[in-house]
Amino acid sequence: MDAFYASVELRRRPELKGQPVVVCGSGPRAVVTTASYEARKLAGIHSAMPAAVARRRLPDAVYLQPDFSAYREASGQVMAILRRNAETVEVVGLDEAYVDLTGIFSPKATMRRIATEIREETGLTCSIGISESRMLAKITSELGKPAGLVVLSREEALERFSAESPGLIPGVGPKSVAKLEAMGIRTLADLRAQEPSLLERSFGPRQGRWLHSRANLEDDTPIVVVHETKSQSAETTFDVDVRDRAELESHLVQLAEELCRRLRSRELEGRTIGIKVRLDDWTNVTRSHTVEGATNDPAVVVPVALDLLRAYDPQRPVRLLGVRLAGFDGGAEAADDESDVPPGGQLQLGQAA
DNA sequence: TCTGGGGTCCTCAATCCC
DNA sequence: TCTGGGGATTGAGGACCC
Repeated sequence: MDAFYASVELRRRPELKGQPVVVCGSGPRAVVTTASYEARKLAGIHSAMPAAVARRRLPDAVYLQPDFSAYREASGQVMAILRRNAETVEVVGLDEAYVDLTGIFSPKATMRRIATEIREETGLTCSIGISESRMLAKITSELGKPAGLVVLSREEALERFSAESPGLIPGVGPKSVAKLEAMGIRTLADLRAQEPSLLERSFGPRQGRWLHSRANLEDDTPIVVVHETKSQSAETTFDVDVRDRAELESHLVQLAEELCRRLRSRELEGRTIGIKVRLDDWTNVTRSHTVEGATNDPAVVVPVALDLLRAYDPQRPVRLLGVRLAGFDGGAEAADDESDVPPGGQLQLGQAA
């Protein structure tokens, strides 16, 4: 979906159309969640940018607090349209999905029709990439933003992207790009030309092979319909770093209770209880403990979380505190339906994002 | 005026069991 | 009894994504 949260906001405030809109929190440490295309063009505002920087660059933009229940609802509308038009739809987050188009007579016409239905029924626009794999569909969908539909074969992509940074590949982030650059590898063509053994030495056998196949734009990741929840967490960044033990503990209790409430509403119970602490110098520390039986009971989770925090005993001011539960009894929520996974071989995929 | 919140997956080490 | 090779599980840390 294109600038999804901002677009949902514009849908209910049409008078803001044409103005730069930035969706972000209001605290001193908030970051930008979504910027409308106007805000992006005018001042280079993008998601994950500190909201304070955005406000400095573009004081006259419209700043809105995120309203996730509205975004969840809009997302549900869009995904329902995808599902009624296609057998195999994998939803990734609120604003992104993959559609398996294997065996569909005219993928392009099908996706064009779906995009039209989304626009007419929700007032929102999406960008679509159609290619031979999940990864290529995703990269291709970026080319059409906003509201475009692009079809690209692997052959065409190899040629078109050979001078691009390896960071173009989803899964290759800033750390990997820097490491590759230090090795003299600056483009996908450079990466493709590497001996797999060299990449395996630097990145480990698995990651090395993965990098090499991705450099050749190869990907056979299947589209899976059901995503099983593996963990759930609640965390908060304080407006001002906290040193006081009692204050930390009281925040931790609240977070644990909030997490348990959400877990109960989804009927999820986990065995591994963990805490996360981010210090003022940005170091992250996690501690966890696995209990005998699965739980979502605050009477169990809260004492374990408190014990973990006391045992760690942070020696610096704390910036962020979080609680996590994992190790759910497999199946309670989402019985994984393997039968919907398409057969291997050449996949034809569309991505609406 | 630095840098959110909710996730997934991977690696590595330690430990336990077969 | 000694030794070693797997798996599985746990725990910590880190990269990455939306």
